Order: sequence, then structure tokens, then C-alpha cells
Amino acid sequence: MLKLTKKADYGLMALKFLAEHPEKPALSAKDVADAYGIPAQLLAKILQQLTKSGLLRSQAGMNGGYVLARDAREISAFEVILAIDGPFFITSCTKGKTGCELTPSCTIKEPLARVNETIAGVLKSISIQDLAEHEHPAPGREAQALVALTL
Amino acid sequence: MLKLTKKADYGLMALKFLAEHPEKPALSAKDVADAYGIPAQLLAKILQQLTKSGLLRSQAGMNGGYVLARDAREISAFEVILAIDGPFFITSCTKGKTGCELTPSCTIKEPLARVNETIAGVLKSISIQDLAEHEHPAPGREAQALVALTL
DNA sequence: GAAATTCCGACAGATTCGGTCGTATACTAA
DNA sequence: TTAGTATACGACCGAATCTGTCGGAATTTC
Repeated sequence: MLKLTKKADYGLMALKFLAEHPEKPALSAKDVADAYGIPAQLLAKILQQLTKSGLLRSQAGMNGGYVLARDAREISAFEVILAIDGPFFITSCTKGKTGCELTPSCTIKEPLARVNETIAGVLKSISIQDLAEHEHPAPGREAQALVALTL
Repeated sequence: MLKLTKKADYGLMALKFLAEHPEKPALSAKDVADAYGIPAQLLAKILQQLTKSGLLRSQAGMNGGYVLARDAREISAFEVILAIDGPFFITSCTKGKTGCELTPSCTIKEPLARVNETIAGVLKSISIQDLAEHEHPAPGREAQALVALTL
């Protein structure tokens, strides 16, 4: 399947939304949820995870909410996905360095691990800022990433 | 999560195994399943899917089994995964060209669609042959793919 | 103190995944 | 022509995961 969970999607959307509203001191989970039609309580939990992972700073109480912990340029999509969905591996059998548990089975693992790194590299090269900018038709200034995959 | 299903893993392993035994006229699902300790009936269904998708040719009856429909060099990991897991998209909201159903919500979709294409490109650049070769420590002759991602 | 808000765990419904079973069909060889 | 081997296919089930909800506790502001 190779797809993001909705949670990760929501998380990326939320961070993007925060990046687009730097003037606000903080936005509550409800603010963001309403803006996108996301279930508020679910988004709340997601934002809490992002906070625990250090991508957001939170403030309880009235007029509280969340702010990006760093500049939007310094937060990668990779970090967001990692914080929400946990470490991901393309193969179902990447148990540390010990290799696959199935006999010598998963000889496939090695080449695919490279693929995994490549994908991670791509995601690391995308910042929240990139997502936010793309809203406006975006002028010529575009990012370009070149990723090498060696088999 | 962004990971392959076990089925896709099994499928890749099986194709790799077939590629490694070109001398055999055909290998049965059981042969492959036994070689890797994969549930035979499950693998059988996977191989059937791959056959329907045109990646394998099957032969019923004694000494029957499966053979690669094309040269191992001409079958990409992408095709295998596609045949088994169906079309995959990194975002949960890629409904054809009409975009996301959630309001203007998924503005995130566009940049991630590029990521999706990049990943697809990487997977397309890997052939079953590449997987099979890597078994042997592999001499200097290695493939290298360069993938560009433009935001 | 009241309201807004983050924080946190538990839980339920839906979906997907991994795997099994049973049966029908096709081919080969004796 | 018959027995054995193999693919083909659909139904089903248990387990895991995902999505979302509920309830309550802690924190801050007014």
C-alpha cells in the first residue's frame, strides 16, 4: 500500500496551517480542526504527539494552543511522519541489524532497505514551508531535490 | 507507516526465486513456499494475481507451476507491488483528478503527489534481476538510479 | 472560581491483513 | 481413462491496525 495514515496527513495539514499563520501567537487544536473539517479530538491527540516529539510548542489555558517549535523551513515532512506513525520500514522484516527472522528468506531485504533510505531522503528534503508555499500558485522559486539510489 | 504488505514481500521474494532458477521449466507455488517458509496457499493466491497481471505464466498439471512472463530485467518492483497491493498513493486522498473530497482541505496533496511519483520512479527503476543479483555479494557492476523531485 | 485549553488513557467500530478451507478446473503421465 | 499434481477462485475468519469518541485530569487566563 505504501500510504500515509490519515493521522500523518492531518498532522502535515496542521503544521502547514500553522506555518501559514505566523501572525497568531497560537492556534488551538479546535481552530485547525475547524479549518479543515478534521475531527477535533483526534487532531488534538496528534498535535500532542507532535509536541512530545518537539516539533510544536504548546500552551494550555485560554488563548493557548500550538506554535511551531522551529522555523517551518527547519521541519521536514519526514520528522512529522516519524513522530506520528513511528519508524517505518518498507519491508515488513527489518528487525534491527540481525536481519529477517525467516530463515535466510528475506534476501530481498537488502536492496529494499536502500529504497527505504531513498524515500526517507525524499521526505527529509521536504519542509513544512514547502507545503505552505505551494498554496499560492508559487512563483519560479521552487525546490529541487536529487536523490541517488545505488543498488 | 509506508510499508509493503507481506503479500508484496512474498511476491517479490517469489519472483526473485524464479529469476534465480532459470534452468527449471516451472516452479510450483509449493516449491517456492517451501523454500522460504511462506504459507503455501497464501503464496498460491499471490502468484495467481501476478499471473493475471501478466507478470507470470502458469501451467497447471504435473510438473506445472510458474515461470516469469518476461526477462527478470524487464519486471520492476513497482509492477509487482502494483499487481498485488493495487494502486497506491501516499496521500489518503487522491481521488482521481477531482482532488480531495474534504473542502479545499488537502492542499497538501499536490506536493505529496510529487513525492508519490518519485517513489514510484524509484521502484520502477528496480528490477527483479536487481534483487536476484544482490544475492551473490555482487561485483562492481551495480545499478544506480538518480531521481529528481521538483516541488 | 469559571472558562478555555492542553494532556492522557481507555475503548469501540470499521477496515485491512494474513491466512485457511473447500472446491472446481486444467494438465500430464501411466 | 484414470489417478495424481497443480493452478484458479471464492468464502470465510481471526488478528491487527486505524479512525474516531468519551471521560476525566491538569494548566493557564480572565
